[in-house]
Amino acid sequence: MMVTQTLPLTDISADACTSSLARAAIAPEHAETLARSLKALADPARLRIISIVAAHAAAEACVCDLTDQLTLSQPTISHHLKVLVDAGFLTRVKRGTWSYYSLVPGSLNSVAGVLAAV
Amino acid sequence: MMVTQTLPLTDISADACTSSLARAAIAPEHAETLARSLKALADPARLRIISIVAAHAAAEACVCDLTDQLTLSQPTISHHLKVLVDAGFLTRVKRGTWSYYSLVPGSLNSVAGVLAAV
DNA sequence: ACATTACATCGACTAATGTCAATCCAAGGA
DNA sequence: TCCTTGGATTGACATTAGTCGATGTAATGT
Repeated sequence: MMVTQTLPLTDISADACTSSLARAAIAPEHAETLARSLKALADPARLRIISIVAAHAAAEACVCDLTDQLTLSQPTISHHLKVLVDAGFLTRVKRGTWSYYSLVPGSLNSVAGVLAAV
Repeated sequence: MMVTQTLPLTDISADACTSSLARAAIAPEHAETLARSLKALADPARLRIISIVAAHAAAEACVCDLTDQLTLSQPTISHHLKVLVDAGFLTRVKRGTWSYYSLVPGSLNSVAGVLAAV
């Protein structure tokens, strides 16, 4: 495991229950953090990547699985993967020559949780 | 009521139940649509706007309420409001000189619904 | 040792986005 | 009628983000 996680998701899941977007005016820093997570998700290619990874058996996929299905260059896909890892939605494990990506279990839900609760 | 809604949320809420991000590989156009909605949310100022509007009594707020709390120019706030209206998260009603914004009831939940369900 | 394969990183380019000052456009009130 | 006030639009600008070709790097096979 070599996760490059600087990131917000831990914070989010921590605060998620206390403040749902609609209940009370959100704190500015909280807005900043949530926006960063949403921005990581707000791209068609990255949504498809997440979806493909999640739908894969064992919820794990290598880059080659993605280059097959997405009509994007390999560097571009690598870039999107990095964004998702940095944002805490995916983790990378390297076995042999291959890199396998998988979903971080509660990550999507914690974002969904903040959004919902209206 | 003069909503400028070109937008996606109706589609999303329609498809929301059938395809959750993690169940099966998402359709490319669906990814595009969802990304547009997420992009509208993925900004700290806009998240705060939504939060302020939602927390307001009667879930309605005029622009002046926002210029007070956000340290942004009035044109910038107007811009963000337009983005949120176009994306289907807010509606605008004009009474006299004032514009009142309010949350579109299921809009946040439908996005949250697609994200969750892992 | 060399070639190959799988992926990451770099550099450059273009397109999109957030921001503000200036302007415009109602709607009321003097 | 004119002035003022609340907001929307416009135009310009700086920053960010998505994309790719070229290159780098580590592991595997011959």
